[in-house]
Amino acid sequence: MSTIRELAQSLGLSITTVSRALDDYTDVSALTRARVRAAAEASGYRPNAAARRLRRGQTEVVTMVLPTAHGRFGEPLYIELLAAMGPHFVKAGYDLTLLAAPPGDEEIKTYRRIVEGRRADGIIVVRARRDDARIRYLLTTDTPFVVMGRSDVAGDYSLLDGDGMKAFSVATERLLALGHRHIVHLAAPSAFTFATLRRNGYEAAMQAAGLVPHSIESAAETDPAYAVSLNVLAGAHRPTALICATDRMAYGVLKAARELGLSVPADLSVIGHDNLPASARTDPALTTMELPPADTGERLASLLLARIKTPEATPVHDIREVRLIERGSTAPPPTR
Amino acid sequence: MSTIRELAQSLGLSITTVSRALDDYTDVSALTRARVRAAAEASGYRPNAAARRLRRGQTEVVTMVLPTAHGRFGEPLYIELLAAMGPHFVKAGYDLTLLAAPPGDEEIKTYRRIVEGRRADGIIVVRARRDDARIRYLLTTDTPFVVMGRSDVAGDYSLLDGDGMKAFSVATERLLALGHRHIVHLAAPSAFTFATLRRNGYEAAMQAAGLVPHSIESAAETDPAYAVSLNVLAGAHRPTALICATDRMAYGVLKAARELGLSVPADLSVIGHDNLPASARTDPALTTMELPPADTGERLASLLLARIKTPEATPVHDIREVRLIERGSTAPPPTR
DNA sequence: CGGTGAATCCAAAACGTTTTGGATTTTGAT
DNA sequence: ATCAAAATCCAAAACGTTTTGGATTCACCG
Repeated sequence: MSTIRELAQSLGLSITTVSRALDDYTDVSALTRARVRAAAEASGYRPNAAARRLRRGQTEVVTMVLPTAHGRFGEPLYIELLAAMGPHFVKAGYDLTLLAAPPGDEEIKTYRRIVEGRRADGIIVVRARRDDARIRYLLTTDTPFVVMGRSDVAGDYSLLDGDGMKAFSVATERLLALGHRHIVHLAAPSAFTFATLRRNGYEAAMQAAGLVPHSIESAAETDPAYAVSLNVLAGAHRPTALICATDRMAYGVLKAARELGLSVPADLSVIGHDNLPASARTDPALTTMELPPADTGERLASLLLARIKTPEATPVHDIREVRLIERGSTAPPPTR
Repeated sequence: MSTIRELAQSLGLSITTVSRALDDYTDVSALTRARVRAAAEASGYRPNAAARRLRRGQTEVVTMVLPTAHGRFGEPLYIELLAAMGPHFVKAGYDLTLLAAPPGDEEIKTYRRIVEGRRADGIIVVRARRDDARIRYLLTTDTPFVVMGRSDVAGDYSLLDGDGMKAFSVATERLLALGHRHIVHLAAPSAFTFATLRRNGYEAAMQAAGLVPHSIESAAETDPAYAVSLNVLAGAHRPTALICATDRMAYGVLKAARELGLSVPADLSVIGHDNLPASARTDPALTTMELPPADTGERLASLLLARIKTPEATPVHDIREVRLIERGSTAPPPTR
């Protein structure tokens, strides 16, 4: 009993009526609606997805393309996001398809395949870049999409991002409240939008406290941050706290401190950002910040669904509050 | 120029010929094939996915359902797997859709929705359970699927799993080679298939060395393992090495050792399994084992594609070698 | 009793492909 | 020049649904 035709036949009804009964049209009597419902349930009938998609002209699919940079796949954040978004899309009748593509030509081809093959009603773009070819391309099409992160590309689209600026202000203020005065910021390359925002947040808080900010740029990975912080910590005028643009950079700092015989947090406080799973396991556990994935996923889903439903509505920019998670790597500065 | 009809019209050809030209039938002359190709390329034509799926009677979709137990989503392994499988499915013309469901009724409903709505040509079942309702259900349908992990459910299906038994034998032998004699195994609950296999591997290696194995069962999480290992390590006859069924359990051991003032690896060697991202960041970095995700993903994809293509072929059970990753938590035992 | 409106139902078209089963033309051999 | 085979092409059917535009029946009112 797998097609609507068979179901209709077994009930002595027309295909039309069965279809409309299942779709709650006022067109069909309560009695027949009930009969159809029961029969459908009993026989396990479900409309063939391909047929309904063809007829309706929509795919009931949304897609997210994972950027898989240099073999390094898994920002674990993404799977949390996926898991969080999943139920919301299912409830709205959408399937979530997942593609992976390395940044570059291949990536744009992937987006073209989705758009031109009408393979999705909406797209989720993650880890926005300052000059983002994906966003530029999507703006030339009429495919609804939402962006996670901030980009310099202008245009009408919805986006969601953490308020990195405020988060780094708050974290800096927290260090100030603990008594720190000599706080250095380990910044990510300014090619990333988030890097500039976080840096601004830190510097604003320092200036507000009448202190002169000191930011040092490094690649946003463990090893470069390790090398840079080795210098900073071995120097004459050693800071009592280091606030890092990302957790991975903080790992580098932790390593450098250990190597120099500095105790964290007694001699040096360290803060990161992202709350990677590993950050709960470092020694000491890392104080960090995060955009709560469950909320974020839900919000991302609802932003996209809104874009799909009413494309003419003005897009929203949702800058969300970032949570500070205080763990073992922060404490008052050493008394000299 | 978005439908094949328009494309055909613009070329003065029939729909049939255009379709066949694009599909490399020998039916159409090299010249027209080239013309069609060029025109399709120029106009960015792609066949409407829904229409071709309807006509072909296949969805060109495979699905993986993430088990999201108690709010805890992200075994990071899954995103690595997804990223690794992605390109292989795309190359074969399949989209990968992702669903998330908590184990239980909801989970089976999700599977029914996929199967009855003909939403996928194949399904990937991950984290097999001993008595696995998903596998039992799928066996009653004719939907191709592959399983990751081992189950007690009998039947004809392909599966892929790490050779946990051999891995734990090898790891135990490694500890023996380092000079350890008093090695204890922290086992996961025997309700998990993998737990029994790993335990058997450990015990076999011990017996082969003429030693009496000592396994202690604990829930497969950090806190329970912490509590149990606190006892073991504080006891009179302290082992010199602890080999844990999972990394998370090993974290508990590390915590207990730190608390008792034991130095790892000088006083105690610790081994885990899974190679979670956090395991590279613990202090010391954890010696562990893993099923390489890139290979695994590729293999999983090809197993499923084989099932889809030739369902009548006998399914394969692929038990893959697990890699031992030696890091800082293992060393020779203390000399007394 | 005729007519009107509401309540139910349904036949047929349409969505955009792929595939079946020829039809037509060209080629090559005799 | 003729015929068979090969090379090209194409009209129409089919996939399973939703939707359009009525058709039919029934109750009710004047």
